[in-house]
This record gives sequence, C-alpha cells and structure tokens, in this order.
Amino acid sequence: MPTDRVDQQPYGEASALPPLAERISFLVHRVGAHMARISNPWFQEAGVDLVTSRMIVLLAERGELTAGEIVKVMALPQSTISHQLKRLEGLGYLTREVGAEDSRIVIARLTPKGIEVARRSNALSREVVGALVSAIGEEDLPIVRAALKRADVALEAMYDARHSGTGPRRKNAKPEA
Amino acid sequence: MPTDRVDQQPYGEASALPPLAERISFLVHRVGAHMARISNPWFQEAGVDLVTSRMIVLLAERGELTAGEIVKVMALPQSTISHQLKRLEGLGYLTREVGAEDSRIVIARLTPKGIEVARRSNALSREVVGALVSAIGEEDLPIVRAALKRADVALEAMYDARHSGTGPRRKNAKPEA
DNA sequence: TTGTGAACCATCGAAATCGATACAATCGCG
DNA sequence: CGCGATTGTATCGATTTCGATGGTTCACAA
Repeated sequence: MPTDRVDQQPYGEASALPPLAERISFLVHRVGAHMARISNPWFQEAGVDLVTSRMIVLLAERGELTAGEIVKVMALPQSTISHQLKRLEGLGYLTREVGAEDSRIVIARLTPKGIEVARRSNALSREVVGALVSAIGEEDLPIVRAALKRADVALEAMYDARHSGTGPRRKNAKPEA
Repeated sequence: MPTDRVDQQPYGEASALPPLAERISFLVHRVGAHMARISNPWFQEAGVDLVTSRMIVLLAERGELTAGEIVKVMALPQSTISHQLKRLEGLGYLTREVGAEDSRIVIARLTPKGIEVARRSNALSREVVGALVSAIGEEDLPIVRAALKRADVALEAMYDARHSGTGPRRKNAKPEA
C-alpha cells in the first residue's frame, strides 16, 4: 500500500483529478454554502430558510403542486419535503389538500401570506442572482447556465441509475425480466 | 445605499428575475443535491458523508490544517466543523492536536485509516467529476470553472459584507457610552 | 503588570435532515 | 372481482446542523 499522503504531483496524475478546490463539484458546494449563509439569517424572522423559500417560490410560479412534484423539482428526500410542507402549512403559508381523483396525493397551494413570503424571497433572490450574474458576466452566463443544466441532467441520470440496479424500494421486485 | 454605477440591473430589465428553474442559484442547488444523494449512500458504511469526505480529502491534500482553516475552506458554520472533527477523530480518521505555539488552535491531521478514506472518496469523486466534466464538455469546462470561482468570491464578499455592519460577535461590547 | 478586546474552539438546546419503514389508495392482470 | 405490486405520503428514531453562548488563550496598550 503506497504510504503517500496524496501529495505526489499536484497535476498530471494518472486519473487527472484536480485538487479539491479546483473541482466543479467543490465549487458548487462553496457557492451553495454561501447562498445558505447569506439567506438563512435574512429569512429567519419569517420562519423559512433557503430550501423552504425555494419551495414557496416554486409554488408561487406553478400555482399548485403535489408533494411528489415538489420532491422531484427540489431533488431532496421525500421525508424532508413532507415535513416542510406540514411545517409551512402550520405557519399559514400554504394549504394541503387531498387530491380529488387520487386520494393518495396531497396538493399544496400558497395562501396570500405565502405569496407575500414568495415575494420577499424573490427580493433576496434578486440580490443573490444579481451578484452571481455580475460575477459570471453577461457573456458567459448562457454558457454557464446551459452547462449547469447538462450537469443536472447527467447527475440525475447517475442517481437514477444507482437506484434501479440496487433497488431503492424493491419490496418484492423481481431483479430480472 | 452605496452602489456605484456598474451594478444596475442584473439583466438590463427592471428586476427581471428568471423562473426558479432557470436561476443559476437553483441550478447550483440541484447539482449539489444530486451529489449528496449519490454520494451519501456510497459513503455510509465508512461513517462519512459528502461534507465530511471533502474535509478528509482536503486534509489529505494539505497534510494538516487548523479547525479554523477548515471552516474557511468549507464555508460551513464553525460549530458544524467542530462537531465533525470530533466525530472523525472518534472514527479514527484523524487526530486533533493542540497547537504548540498557540494553544487555542487545533491542528487536524489524517491517520492512515483516514488516508484510505480519502482515497476512496476520491474514487467516487472521480466518477462524479467525470460525469460533470463530460456533461459540461471540455470546451466549456474552463469557462464554467472560472465563472464559478468568480461567483464564489462574489458571494463570499457578500456574506462578509453582511457581517461587518451589523456586528456579528460583539461579546462584551457595551451598548453605549 | 494589568486590563481589555479579539481570536479560537467547544458545547448547548432546538430544530432540521435523513433513511427506513408504515400506511393507504390505486393499478394490473388473471 | 381478488390480490399482489406499485405509487404517494406520513411518521419514526437516530443523527446532524445551526445559531448562540461559554471558556481559554493570545495580542497589545497603558
């Protein structure tokens, strides 16, 4: 076993993995962490945070969504979304209604109070996105946006792939066929 | 409001904020969420997750770091890093040593077991970064990387700005007089 | 020296997050 | 229809995260 400390050559290795701080994955982490630190104190008085504010903005745009649809868009664990929906209902920001056709689903819709929170969330988002856009630059912005979308699709596919082979749920699923 | 004249409208239009799914901020969230969902189950048996694996990879690259330096690089709350360092020490992945010159600081250093975890973390990172790179494309990669770095710097500055005016700490500050 | 404030890290309590699992309703297909 | 499989949410228990605060230790001026 090589007793190295991963301190060979900074660059030009066999599998060419850049140092942590240069990896796209880590830069995404940093940017996300900054957004959380900036936003959470700002939202504190309203009882929301960066994630819940996004759920609310999403609902403001779409009008109504089922819990499952919110899970898909937010890409977070179903249990987390379920908890937050209940909490946001308790805060009076949205209503949860059982589906008429299919009584398993829960349809969320903002209240006027929730719409106001969406408005304030977008106000902060305007600041943050403004900072991002001026840092990235108008010229590179479409390139970066498109690249992030492709990255999103690719990682979503990677996630799905890892959850079909080693079944995530597979109560009684047959592996083959 | 102290602004000079280069920061007007983010998009040339009066506060035209794209829909959530088009915002850079949200795309960063999605990519980050996918990385977490992919990585965490993979790391589970080792007792680490995406965040702690990054701390370990960081230590593998730098050799030794103080807790405060790790906080700065990870951009996460100090209390979170402090807890994780203690936990990782308990798992036998690193040692914490009080500084010789300055006994306030704590110096973390990987154990051989921790180095092995760093190696395995980088193995997964290779897969994830590989997916990211091929989704982004070799051509756009340097553009995206540079853009994310600028975004990182800009948001870090935005965070720092919000924490200098409204005193962040002021422990024994006398209110007046 | 002796304060005085700042820099670092640990810890506390409340809350959020996560994975696993339970529960309930719908669908498929003999 | 009958019943197993699947889908959609809720909940459970353990753990993690967070902001605030507490304790030391250091720097520096008077």
